Amino acid sequence: MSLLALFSIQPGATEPIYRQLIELVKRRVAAGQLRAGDEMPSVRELAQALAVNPMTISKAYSLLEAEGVLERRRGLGMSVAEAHREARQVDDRIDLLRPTLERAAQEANQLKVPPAQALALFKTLLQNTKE
Amino acid sequence: MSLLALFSIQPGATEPIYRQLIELVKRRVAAGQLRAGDEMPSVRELAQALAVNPMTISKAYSLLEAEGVLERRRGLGMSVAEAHREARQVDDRIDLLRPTLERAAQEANQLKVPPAQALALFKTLLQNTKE
Amino acid sequence: MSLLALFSIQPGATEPIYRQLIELVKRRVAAGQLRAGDEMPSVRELAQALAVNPMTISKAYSLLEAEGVLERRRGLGMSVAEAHREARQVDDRIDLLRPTLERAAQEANQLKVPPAQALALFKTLLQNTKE
Amino acid sequence: MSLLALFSIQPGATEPIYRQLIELVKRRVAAGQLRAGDEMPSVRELAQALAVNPMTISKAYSLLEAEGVLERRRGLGMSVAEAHREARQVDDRIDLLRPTLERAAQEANQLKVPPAQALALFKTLLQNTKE
DNA sequence: GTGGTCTAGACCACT
DNA sequence: GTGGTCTAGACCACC
Repeated sequence: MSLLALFSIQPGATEPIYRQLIELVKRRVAAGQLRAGDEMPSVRELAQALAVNPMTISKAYSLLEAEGVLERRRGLGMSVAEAHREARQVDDRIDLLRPTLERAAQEANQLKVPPAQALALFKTLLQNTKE
Repeated sequence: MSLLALFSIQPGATEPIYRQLIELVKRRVAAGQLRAGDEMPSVRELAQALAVNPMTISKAYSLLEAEGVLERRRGLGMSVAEAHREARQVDDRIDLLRPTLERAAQEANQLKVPPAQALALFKTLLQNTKE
Repeated sequence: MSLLALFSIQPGATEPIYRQLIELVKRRVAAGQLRAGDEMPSVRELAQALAVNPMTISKAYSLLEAEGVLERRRGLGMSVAEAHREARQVDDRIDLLRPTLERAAQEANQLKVPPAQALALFKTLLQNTKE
Repeated sequence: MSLLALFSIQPGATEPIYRQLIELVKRRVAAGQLRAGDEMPSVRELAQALAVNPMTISKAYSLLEAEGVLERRRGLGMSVAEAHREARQVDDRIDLLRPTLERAAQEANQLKVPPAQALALFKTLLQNTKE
């Protein structure tokens, strides 16, 4: 299975493409699907695969580099940073999940959806949602 | 408790203020805290309460009118549209909650957070999150 | 048939109510359904019949007076002005119709609707449209 | 002939500029002068051509996007929506013409202008009115 | 009093 | 380069 299969974006979403990509890479690293030292696809290659402007990929890579998630190896492209803890503990991964769940909890309360029903829906979605 | 207490925004969030307000009004209507015929706070009043420019409120109101959530009564102000009279059933409210939960489910799966732990966190957040 | 039956407005239209009323009165006068000396309904009466604010009626009456269409008779209410030619000639009435038809012609041309079809539709509407 | 020539407004009209522009764009799309995928002039370019504030153009574009007539391509500009690909049939274009003709028919009847004369005037105007 | 429109200008986000 | 957001303020239209 190609490395490229790890990356996908939703072109129509309101969230900017470069930001979708940043968050996705962080999750792939946190989940261990991208490991320290792994080479990232080249900007040109990923841009073609996702059908977006290469500058958009480049922007995401640069910001990931600034955050210490990726490393730039001169002449060789980008790779997952060695400095990053290799396999994150589950608690760290949960921290990445928390913001979205906090938002969901607030919306559920505002909508006066009973917690039991919100939990039931979430349980179903967890089983049926593709990666 | 004043009507104004139903509306609050997060000035620093990335989501634009007018859009935060639109989504919040929809949830207040869906939850029955705003009912058909209820008068909305005036543009100027709400602008002052939220400490934003009146045009920002006006933009939100206009878009809510275009969506059929609010009605403009010329010279009098905005009110909740009669077309939304039907008290929303819980299933309709759940539909409004679904998109955020779908996103949370996808993120949880990508992060390989075990469903049981994701559910446990969501349960805790539902209890502790203020409206 | 009551005099009030000559007046009706569309509360939901984008055109302001007072302006709808002004144009309607002018057409009623031009068509001879309101004649010089005829008494107009009182502000209060017409406001109740149309379910609008009395100030809206008052504004329309004042503007019609300023244009010389109506006359204010102290203590007696408003009446159709004597100065106005009693039964307008058809050419005068056509002049009142012209602006709307000019707009329709421009729209038809921009939409590239063949003149024959535009005329056919207009012919049908002339037969089926109630006063 | 420049794309800009398709757009013109009447600065003095009572109808707001942004609304004039919205209706005009819809007619240009319906008539096939703007086709799916066509790029719209940039906000700044059109604002300068029409001598209005860029925000006025932006407002029109946003509302046209909300109606599904235009699509926003992030960072690139606005284009005519693909969803409107189907070349409009003449019947669809006639539907856009109908409201103005209905109003004209009602006014003609209220003015007691004989249908033959109203039709004759409309016929003349159709020939002499510029796009 | 109400909301609507438009302007001028700053700043941001995206590609 | 593109459009989006927000502000400050003027002026208008409606009821």
